[in-house]
Amino acid sequence: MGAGMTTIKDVAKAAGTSFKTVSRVINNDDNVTPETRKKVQDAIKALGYRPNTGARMIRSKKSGVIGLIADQAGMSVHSVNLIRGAQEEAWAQGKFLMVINIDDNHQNMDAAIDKLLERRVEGIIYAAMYHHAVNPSDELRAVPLVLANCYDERGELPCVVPDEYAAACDVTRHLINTGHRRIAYLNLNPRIIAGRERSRGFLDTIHQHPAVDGWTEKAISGEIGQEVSRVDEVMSNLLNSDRRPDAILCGKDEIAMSVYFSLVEHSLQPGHDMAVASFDNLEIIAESLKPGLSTMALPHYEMGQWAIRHLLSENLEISHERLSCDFIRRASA
Amino acid sequence: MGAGMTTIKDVAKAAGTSFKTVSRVINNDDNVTPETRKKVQDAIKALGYRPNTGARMIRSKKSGVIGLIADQAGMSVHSVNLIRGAQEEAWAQGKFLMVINIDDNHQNMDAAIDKLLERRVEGIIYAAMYHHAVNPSDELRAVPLVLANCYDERGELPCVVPDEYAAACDVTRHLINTGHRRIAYLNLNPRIIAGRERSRGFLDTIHQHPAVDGWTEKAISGEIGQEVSRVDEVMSNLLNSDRRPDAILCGKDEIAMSVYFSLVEHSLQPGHDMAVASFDNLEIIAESLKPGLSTMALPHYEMGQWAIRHLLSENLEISHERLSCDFIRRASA
DNA sequence: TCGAGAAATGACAATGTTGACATGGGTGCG
DNA sequence: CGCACCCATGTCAACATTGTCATTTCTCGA
Repeated sequence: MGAGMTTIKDVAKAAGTSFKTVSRVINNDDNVTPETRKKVQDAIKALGYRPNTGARMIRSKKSGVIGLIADQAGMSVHSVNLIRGAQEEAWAQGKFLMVINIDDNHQNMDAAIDKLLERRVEGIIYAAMYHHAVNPSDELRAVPLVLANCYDERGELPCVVPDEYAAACDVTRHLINTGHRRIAYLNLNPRIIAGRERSRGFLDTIHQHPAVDGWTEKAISGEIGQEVSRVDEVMSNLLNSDRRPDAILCGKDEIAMSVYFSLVEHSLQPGHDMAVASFDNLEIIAESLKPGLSTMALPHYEMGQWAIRHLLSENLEISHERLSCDFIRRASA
Repeated sequence: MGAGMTTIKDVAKAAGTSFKTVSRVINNDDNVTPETRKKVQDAIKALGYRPNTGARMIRSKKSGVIGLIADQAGMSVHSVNLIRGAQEEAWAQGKFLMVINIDDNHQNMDAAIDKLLERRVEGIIYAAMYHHAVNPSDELRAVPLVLANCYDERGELPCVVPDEYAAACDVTRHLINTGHRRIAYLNLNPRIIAGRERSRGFLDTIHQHPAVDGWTEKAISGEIGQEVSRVDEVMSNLLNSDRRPDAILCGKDEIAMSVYFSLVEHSLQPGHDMAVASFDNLEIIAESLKPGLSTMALPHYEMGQWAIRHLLSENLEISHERLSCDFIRRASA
């Protein structure tokens, strides 16, 4: 390697052709005799030749690489699937995904963008850990840019986000359709979009069903990043009141887990004595709980996939795509 | 972009120097007058020039890229930190990490290796999701290779793994030192290394303390990938027997979560009426449980870091590194 | 058998950069 | 004053490949 890496010319010599013919073979050009092709392929295999991507890049002006900038805990449990979706879709389209993680304070952001642009990425996906508004630096716009799990305030960039509102409507409807008439929603911090949209969808759906009583409870207090759970307190109030609900919808799976504990402490069996449903489908929680937690899966994988597709479709329309969420029904509701 | 990407020559023209001088500036070569340097840097900024990595690669024969192959759920919640550790260390050393995920049946493995080698990666890290033996294909050995969270059966490759045995000794010792005398260990599937090593460390430590009674319970049944939890049954037996333990050590955090539920069902308070400790430190579980779960954190981040360092140190010794685990003490033990 | 047209192959320039080496102008020292 | 030397800068080849266009070889119909 290094010094003695075999080149297209070595292969040509071994195969007894011009190096241009070798180039044709590795690029699947039609105009090559089957015998010539065979000879060349044999030589390639014998010498262990691999095309040099760097040289290819210069001539063809295509890097075959797409950059993905994952903000903060982009590698968190919440959004690994976004990266996976992007990676698999890119791979399927013959592209390579380069992932860069940005730390909390975004101090390596500019350096990251520089590195990606130096490598002549054909597009960039900016993926956020949780659904929120962002304001991407102008540097980023040097190549096609798609936002995933976030959107820009000015509405100038294509983006793909989960349809939180519809998800909340769906899960609420499910609780109603399975016979529940008193539903408490344990909301997230309303400062985050998911908090606002989920409670809006919940309440709108409740209001469409006059026979159903539904209300929201503040289950999280404190600032983002400094949040404190109020679930135990809320649950204890709910269970001891004369307005005891028959179903509890949780803003996220961690809340559902606390709810399970509260129920068990009160000798109630989740899913039997009280329906529990939730959002996020963190499998490690949803599948470990007994009974399994029925929860709305966020379309992380699909967002990654969509972002790549949009980028490669060269569709320059600025679309603001909302992807629907899947309800994963287990036994809790 | 594409057609009109500015090159080193454009910069040279704008700065009124030869393009070689521009090359010197972007490579931080000493022999450039401050004024010349300034002129060039201004031109670079004005034109938005970025060096073309492809061209650099050809001449310098260095790609600046390290490949990381993450097996299966390498992107799982368990080992994202390994990737993060590798990424940050690579970044700190001026290298770029390219991550490829291999699917369950490894069918895209060869293609993945090809892609990495075509890009002339300077080394490859093979990272496994869970600690086990692997048998890397010879293709991989074309460049320096380091195994992370796994080891090769033949012992021919450098690797870095968690010191499961020492971790088990440490946590057991902690339980003993905090006054517990009857300790049950709820073991993992003994087919996996963590299962064997953790129970070995537990039992060895117990045997060093004649005053302490300790034993293992089979908490998981079934094959890898098809595992069934026996925790409820085991716990119910333990809590109803006259040999009730005063501390429970769990093979992993998911087991600890089930243990919490069993305790609460029996009106016992985890951490108060019964100590609970565990392995893995899945924060989403360990921090959501009340009280917080005391658990041994696996050195995923450090393994990623070590792998990069070893690769870049050009230390060709085949070391088999065991990294120690950190005990994260919360309130459960 | 010949010629036309298509198919296969080759020669050579071009890509954007760095390495090796050359040049020119200033500085220090005898 | 002249010579040697160093530093700044420049010239040109080399890198591994693809694009363009030219050349050779083959095929088929008259």
